[in-house]
Amino acid sequence: MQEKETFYITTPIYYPSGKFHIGTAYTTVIADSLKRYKKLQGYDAYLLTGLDEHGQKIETVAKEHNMQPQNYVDNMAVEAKKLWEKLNIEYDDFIRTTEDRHTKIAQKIFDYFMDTGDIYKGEYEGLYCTPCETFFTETQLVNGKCPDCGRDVKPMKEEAYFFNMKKYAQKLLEFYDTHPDFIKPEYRKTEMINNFIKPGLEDLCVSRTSFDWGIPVKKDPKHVIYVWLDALTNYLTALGYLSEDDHLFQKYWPASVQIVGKDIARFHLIYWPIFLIALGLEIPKTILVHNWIMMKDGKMSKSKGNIVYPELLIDRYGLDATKYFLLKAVPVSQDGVFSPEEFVERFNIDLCNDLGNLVNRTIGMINKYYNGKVPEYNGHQNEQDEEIERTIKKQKLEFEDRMKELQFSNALSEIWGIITRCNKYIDETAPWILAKQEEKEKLDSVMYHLVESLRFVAVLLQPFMPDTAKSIFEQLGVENADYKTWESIKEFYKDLKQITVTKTGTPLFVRLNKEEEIDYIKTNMKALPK
RNA sequence: CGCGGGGUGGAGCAGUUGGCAGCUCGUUGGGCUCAUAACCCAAAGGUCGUAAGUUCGAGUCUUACCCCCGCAACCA
Repeated sequence: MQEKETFYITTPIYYPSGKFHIGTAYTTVIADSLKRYKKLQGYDAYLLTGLDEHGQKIETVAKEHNMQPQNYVDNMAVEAKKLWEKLNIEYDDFIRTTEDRHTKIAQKIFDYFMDTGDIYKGEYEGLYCTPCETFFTETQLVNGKCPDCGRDVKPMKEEAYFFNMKKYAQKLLEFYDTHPDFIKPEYRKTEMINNFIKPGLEDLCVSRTSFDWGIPVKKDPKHVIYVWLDALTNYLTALGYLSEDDHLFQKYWPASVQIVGKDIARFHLIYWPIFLIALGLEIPKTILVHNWIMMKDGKMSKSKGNIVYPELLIDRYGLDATKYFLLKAVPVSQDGVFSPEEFVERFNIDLCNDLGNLVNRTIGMINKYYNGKVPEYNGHQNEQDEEIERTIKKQKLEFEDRMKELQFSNALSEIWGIITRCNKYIDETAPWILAKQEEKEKLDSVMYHLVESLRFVAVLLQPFMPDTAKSIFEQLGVENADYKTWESIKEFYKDLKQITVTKTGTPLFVRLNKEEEIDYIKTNMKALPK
């Protein structure tokens, strides 16, 4: 069998210090959509997600719950998996940084860097809050006091290991220069260079002695490995890098697309490639930095009570509608805004009126005029037939371009370009008149073109809204798996003559009462789960 | 102070290499009846943040300035 080209996608490993909100879901949804898309195109796509389970904050939160850190993160891992199941995320592996397969290798990597001299011992200086046992930077302080307890902080030093970033700054810049696709969107690169690299890269602190919840440094166990060297290496350890069985690593590395939020851009765009250079490994092809879902009144935050949890939307409006909104409303390179008004509007207009209604009216007509049997293709009967075919070909190409740029929102718009065109096509050709005047050939053509167009739509929709796509196929009577493939939309004309549509169309989405639903979402956003 | 992003008809946004200013929603008027009070057409509405410059021609390039958002180093 021919080896498929591989495509390794990662999400960040999320930090489980609280309930996962819609932003986390967003990242994972775009990762999942990308995976399904590449799979549809015939790639061997592999999706990794997981949790970053170490650090002081986890230690603290666990204590608040009267739990051991390990028990706490065990619970959170169950929660995360539940949520991904609910979102129907097709992940291939779920890594937790407390797993042996990770800790052992992270230690090995740390040791290796000690041997090569990239890691050296120094002193970490910071502002320390004794009761909280935490270091802060000046910018983290609130009015010069500890942001957690509000008490005074004092400058303190502790022994720590550092990674020699300076040494690699030049190599990193060269890499940026020679790999224009590494950072998307491009302005993030400029940001990194101007803000961090040009002023002089500082060495990164990679160990701590002030808390215990972490991976011990093997050669110096009073230290635990601090954050990024622990967290970033998950992308390697999950594939079995440096373990007895590294066949996945051999197969999938380097990653094709790593998806991260803008909050952790710096770590993935600077430290991560430097670690890889230092390890002598290949650097991922692309790191996609997406922006945030904002609320009308700014960032989501617990104190504002404006956090939206994905369950709220999924339970009431369905998975596909929720995913549609996420993919559509946040344009990746800019912050998107969530508002109940917009959610309901998109639902009613895009999903019910444009798409759902189109499927419904098409099926209605095939039943009415043909007893459900899709007529055979009989060439172009008029200008509109040619026009609609041109549109579909064009939209599909645009769609591919948008996907290449990882612009999910725009990619969906291209699919909707077909849907809109179909609605217009019906009005232009007025099948009810053709039926009355018994212009059978023309009517045959219109119905054929509609069904075939909808088949295109369903194929393209599969990576993003699999359930909806499935329902469209079912209602159209498309059963043959060959009619659902990427291959099958290379050409417009599939022979549809054996196909019978369903007797009565089932609405894909039922229109919402705008006021009621806006109210519902608002109310339930405030009623925060603990 | 610095850096990045944004400033386009009522709202939300597209505008790649400079060439009559577009899309979605909303508003107004009309059409249609296959369909989920859905769909289609038309109209109104913009001095494209401000000022100057380059050009035959700039939303698109240059310069200065104004406003909003973010970043500013170890915070997942």
